[in-house]
Amino acid sequence: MAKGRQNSETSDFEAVLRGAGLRITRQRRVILAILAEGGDHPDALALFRRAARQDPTISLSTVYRTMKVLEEKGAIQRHTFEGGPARFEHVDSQHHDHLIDLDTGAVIEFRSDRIERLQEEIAKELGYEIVSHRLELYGRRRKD
Amino acid sequence: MAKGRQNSETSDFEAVLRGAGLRITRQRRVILAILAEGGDHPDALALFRRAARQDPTISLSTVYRTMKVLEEKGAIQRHTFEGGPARFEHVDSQHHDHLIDLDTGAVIEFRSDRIERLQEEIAKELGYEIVSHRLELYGRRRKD
DNA sequence: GCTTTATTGCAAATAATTTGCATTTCCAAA
DNA sequence: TTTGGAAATGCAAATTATTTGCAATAAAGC
Repeated sequence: MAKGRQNSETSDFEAVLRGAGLRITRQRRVILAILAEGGDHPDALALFRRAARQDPTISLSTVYRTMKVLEEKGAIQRHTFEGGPARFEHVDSQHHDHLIDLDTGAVIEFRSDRIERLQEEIAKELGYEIVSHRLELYGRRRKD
Repeated sequence: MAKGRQNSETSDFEAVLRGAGLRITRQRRVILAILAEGGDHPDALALFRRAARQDPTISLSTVYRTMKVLEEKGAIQRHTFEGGPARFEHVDSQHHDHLIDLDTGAVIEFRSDRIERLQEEIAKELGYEIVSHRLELYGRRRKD
């Protein structure tokens, strides 16, 4: 594990932007702060609504544009779970996969080195090099 | 490899439809025949174009509607790979996952019982019951 | 402070998919 | 084998998620 803290500061994001020669605007700061809190995986609209509470001038386009930039810079990840809009997540911890609660929509993170390794093996056998991958489990709480 | 037949007949589909009290129309027959050939994972538009060659009266809506019905009946699977429209696949063989060639868009099927088992374990640990899941590897051919 | 250029908001455009409705067609029963 | 009623179709318009053009605004280095 390379990172000791569970949720990094907005300044991490700012560093990313600065490093890419991009500007740190008022609206970006607001959006980034929300993402930096972490904890959940909001979609663009949710992000927009939360941001609007802090800065009513913000627009949905800006949210989308900011997500695109941050994704390109590798600072966030975009997930498109089944049958829904894209949802975004701050990338600070190590890679993980997701279990989506079908009843609540909640996203639970997990990680399995064994699965990671198996994936590599499989790709290799097929003559491929993995660029990215996604593993999503959709399920419901077992009430037994 | 655990697959016995490589492509089932259209009549399998017809059985599904009949069994559900649904009608077998000219356009459905055409669409189903295309899917039954198997071999690839066409999206709605591709399906529509191929179908239109055999029956020019067919409409894109009908393709979408047919996909929805068949999906509900469990006769096909809908995949939404990263950044693209949904693609459909005839369900005749056993479950498998997908490796998407990022350069060609080709879809390679694979399956790993070990991964399947690990997924179950993980869900159980988290207190969940898996309803469905998806595992997709995105990669490029290794040219070493 | 001033200037340059990235960024913004807004509205309009796109892409994928769904839906309302009038019309056609399937198919089971007569 | 005709027929009646429900299911399915085609078309166009509606939705949903996201992107884009453009004129106005605002960061940031000087």
